[in-house]
Amino acid sequence: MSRKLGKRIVLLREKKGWSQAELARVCLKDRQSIERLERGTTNPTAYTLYEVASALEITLAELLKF
Amino acid sequence: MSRKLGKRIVLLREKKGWSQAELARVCLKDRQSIERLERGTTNPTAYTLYEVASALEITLAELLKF
DNA sequence: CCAGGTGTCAACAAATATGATGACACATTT
DNA sequence: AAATGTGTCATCATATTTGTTGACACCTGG
Repeated sequence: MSRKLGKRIVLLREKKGWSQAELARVCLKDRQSIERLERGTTNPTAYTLYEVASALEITLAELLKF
Repeated sequence: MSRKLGKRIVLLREKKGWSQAELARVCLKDRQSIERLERGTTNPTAYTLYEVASALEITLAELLKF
C-alpha cells in the first residue's frame, strides 16, 4: 500500500518536473524523507501527506487516488 | 487538520448508523483508538486511514474529501 | 433502580515516523 | 578529470502513533 502511494507521489512529482530534492525543498522536508516516502518504506502520517499534497498543489483526496 | 478528518470520520460512521465500538470492531481496532481519531487528537498514519476507509467501505480518496 | 451502551479521557509500553547526517553509485556537465 | 545533481541506503535520536487497560459521566432499556 505504501508502495502504491510512493509510486503515485513519484508520478505527480515528475508531472511537475521536479526532483526529489526540489519537492523536499517545497515541502520544507528532508531529501531523504521524500525518498523514503516514494520508495514506500514508511507509512506516512496524514499530516505528512497533507504537506506533500500542498507542495504538489493538489488536494489530499487527489493524492490518495490510487 | 486532524480535527477536520475526525469530523469526517464521525460523519461517515454515523451515516452507516454505527457506534464507535462497532466501527472499531470492523476495523479490528480498539474503541479508544477510533475515539482518538474522531476527536482529532492524533495524526493517523496512511495505513490507519486505509483500514478505516475499508471498514466504511469507501476509498481512501473518498475518506479524505474534506 | 440498575445493567449496559456510549463517548470521553489518562497513562503506559512498544512500534514506528521523522529529521538529520553521512555515504555510495551513476549520470551529466564543465 | 573533476564537480554537480540524482536516487538510494543506513544509522541515530527524538517525537509520535498505536494498542491496551482502566476509569468516568451520561443516557436508555429492562
